[in-house]
Amino acid sequence: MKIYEELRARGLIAQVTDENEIRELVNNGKAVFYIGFDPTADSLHVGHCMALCLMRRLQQAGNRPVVLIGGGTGYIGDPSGRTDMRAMMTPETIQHNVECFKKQMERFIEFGPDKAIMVNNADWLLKLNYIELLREVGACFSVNNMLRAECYKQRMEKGLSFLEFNYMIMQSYDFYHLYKTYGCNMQFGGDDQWSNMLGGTELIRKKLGKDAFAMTITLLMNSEGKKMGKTANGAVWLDPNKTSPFEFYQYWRNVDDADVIKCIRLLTFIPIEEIEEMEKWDGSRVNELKEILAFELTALVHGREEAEKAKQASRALFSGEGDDANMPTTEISPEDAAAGLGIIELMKRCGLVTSNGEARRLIEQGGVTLNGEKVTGIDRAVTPDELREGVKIRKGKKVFHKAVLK
RNA sequence: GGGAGAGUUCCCGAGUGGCCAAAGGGGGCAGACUGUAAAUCUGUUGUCAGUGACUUCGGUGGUUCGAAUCCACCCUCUCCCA
Repeated sequence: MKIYEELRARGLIAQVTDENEIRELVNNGKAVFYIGFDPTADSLHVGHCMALCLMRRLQQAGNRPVVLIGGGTGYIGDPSGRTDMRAMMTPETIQHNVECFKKQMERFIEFGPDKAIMVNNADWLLKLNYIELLREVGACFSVNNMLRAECYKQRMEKGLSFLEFNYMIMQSYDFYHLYKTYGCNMQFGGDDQWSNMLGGTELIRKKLGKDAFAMTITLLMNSEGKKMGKTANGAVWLDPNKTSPFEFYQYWRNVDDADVIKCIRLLTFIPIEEIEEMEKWDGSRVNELKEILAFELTALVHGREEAEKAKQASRALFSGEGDDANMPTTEISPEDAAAGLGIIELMKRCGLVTSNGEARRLIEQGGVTLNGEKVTGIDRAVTPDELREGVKIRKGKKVFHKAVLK
């Protein structure tokens, strides 16, 4: 099976401009494709996983990825799928974020001469001269058409600033620029980027009379139609300091039944034949599937070793009170422990609760366990001796934490 | 530039000068039931001490014994006209 067919079979492809041409390019390793990333945070999150996996797949098939950092467009903010304006960022934070991105991407794709390259559109966008730009590309855009685009329609109700309205033009200009500079003939992006991407192919056709192509990736949605990768604590990050491998593993271990196979297809590198086989598995084995999904993804992002640890920790916790080696841990200083630490204070120190009231409530509702024993009163205190051994705190069903003496 | 309206807690959204830490819904958290799933039911959801205190209703001042509520100015947003 060729790469394009594989992408189809996995359900990664949402929309394409010209299926035959794209198949031809991609299958023969002749595509130079770019994907844009907004440097709005200092880490990528699982929402980016699809794009990362896609780049990896295509690079393996001999195509050349171009990672475009939206350092310049970051000054504008994409209005697609947004109800409010983005905050603008300083050049320093953007630079910092870019460096973080690159490190994480290196797990997925290989950078280097003739390999993947990374570019920042600030390098050309910031130099643009307004009048020149208007004359050069402004003439190629029809406001009538732009207003018809779905992403702007939504904003017509709430109001859309001229600044944001120009985002599409900037993104189109990027594609045009990359086409001229690197021979980039294809753009990939989230399905919400479709109209912005078409802007680019149109511009290239009008300015250069050449064909370029666009393809959108399915958005990672759960069965309820919500974007995946968000938890109560915010996004699920790829940076192990922001989301630990264990938490990362647990996120995938806990996906809805209905979404497991879909996620395996979209995000893992398990051969498609095997996945089809899995689909036939008995419903009672759904937990096995979740384990596979969680393991594969954790291995991809954090490495096989970390994935193995997370898996062991997870198994141990949920099938008994065993292994606690990989549990998130908080160290308590001897001075603080000396007089004995109240359970409420301890939970606060461990970041399990944000206020005394919350801790009190949890305990009253019977949601807290200490070393496997239910905590029955708020006056339960932990002695220095207990801390020396390490105490395991369990909040609700799934949140585990360990506290030890420093 | 002219006119009208809006800003309430994580979100949406009620709110009579004192009975407002503020209805209702959503979301979150916990309990029961389960399979570390979904659905359902129950409890809970500003902070600190627990029958009390403190901080909150865009901002700053003011009126009042007392302000989310009234007044002034400012900020932001939406709508209509130009």
